[in-house]
Amino acid sequence: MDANLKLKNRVNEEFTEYLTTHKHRKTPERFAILDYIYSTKGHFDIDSLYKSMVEMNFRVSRATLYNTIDLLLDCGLVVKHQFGGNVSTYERSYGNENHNHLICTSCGEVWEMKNDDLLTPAQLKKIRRFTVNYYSMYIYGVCSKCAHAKRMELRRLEREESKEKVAAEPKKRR
Amino acid sequence: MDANLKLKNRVNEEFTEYLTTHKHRKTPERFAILDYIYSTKGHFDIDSLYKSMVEMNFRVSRATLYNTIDLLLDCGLVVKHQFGGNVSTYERSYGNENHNHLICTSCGEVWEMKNDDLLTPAQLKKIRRFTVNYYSMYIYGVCSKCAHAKRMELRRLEREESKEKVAAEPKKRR
DNA sequence: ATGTATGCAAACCATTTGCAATGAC
DNA sequence: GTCATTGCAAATGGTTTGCATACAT
Repeated sequence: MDANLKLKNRVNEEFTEYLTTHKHRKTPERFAILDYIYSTKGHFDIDSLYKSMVEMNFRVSRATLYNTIDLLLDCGLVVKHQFGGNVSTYERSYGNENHNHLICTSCGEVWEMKNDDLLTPAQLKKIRRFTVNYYSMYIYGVCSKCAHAKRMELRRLEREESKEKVAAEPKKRR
Repeated sequence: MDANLKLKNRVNEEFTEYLTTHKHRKTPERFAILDYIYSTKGHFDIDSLYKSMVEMNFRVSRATLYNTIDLLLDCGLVVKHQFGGNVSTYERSYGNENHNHLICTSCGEVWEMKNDDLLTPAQLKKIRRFTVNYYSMYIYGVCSKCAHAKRMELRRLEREESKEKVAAEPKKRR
């Protein structure tokens, strides 16, 4: 993964610069966390990040993870999502195209869908009093699996109802 | 507000139908909550809804609010947002156009921005294995107020740095 | 009459906070 | 040496859960 190494170097530099200008210390923890985040694509939450780092024998506390993530959010190297449920999920954002999220409101699953040209640069510039870092489209709906489960449930309810009717008015039926 | 009354009737009917087909009971609490939600536009969270209902002398428990909101989410009369922070915010969705959210990652404030034609119906149909109920664009960035605050902070840091340099190398300056 | 829905209080759990110890500067 | 940062453990607070009571069916 030569490309990924290059990417890591870039974000490392960016983070270093950010820490310097903001007078924050360059601790090994901070760079290790950045490295872990940019070792995977896709979404992660604090708990999974914590566990995977511990598993790889890097000791960090959750508190430090939260602190560092805050810095990474502030300098735009990570974005935060809250799709539902109570867990925040995060995603590295450097070198990631904007994309859409399909969120099933029934099971909470999230899918990604590429779509480069939702907003043109011209449209983004038109937004006044606001500096855009990142955008993504959240599309709420029901996935095919849950839709199927719901149909089954509805059918079950209907079946029960007709049974009740039969039981309630048996005389009419003869 | 004649139009609003009409809207309320519509959503009332929809909710009634939903409750009936799903064999849920039509309790006064549920309809009162729906009514409160459709009495205001814009975002709300459970706590503010709770307080406003109590203030208007309608006693509900938070538990019931959460339960009812779940039903309303399920039947698509309400959508849930999590912009950051730990509070879920909700929004009535019937008769609401899809719109964009500008989210300041610094102060957490959210603005709305109308944009009717982000996705065409044709584009939405192209999404396979997924039934779209609602979508909205989340645009993350920094609002002008926070941007200003950040600039000030950076300037302060720079000032301090130059002071330190002067203090550290006074001989060079003479 | 039956069992779902409510209200209350306790439990839960992701996130935040306080503080002593560490280590970047 | 100084003070920001870390790690731990306790606190916080939005949300969920358990259970006795109320009430829609």
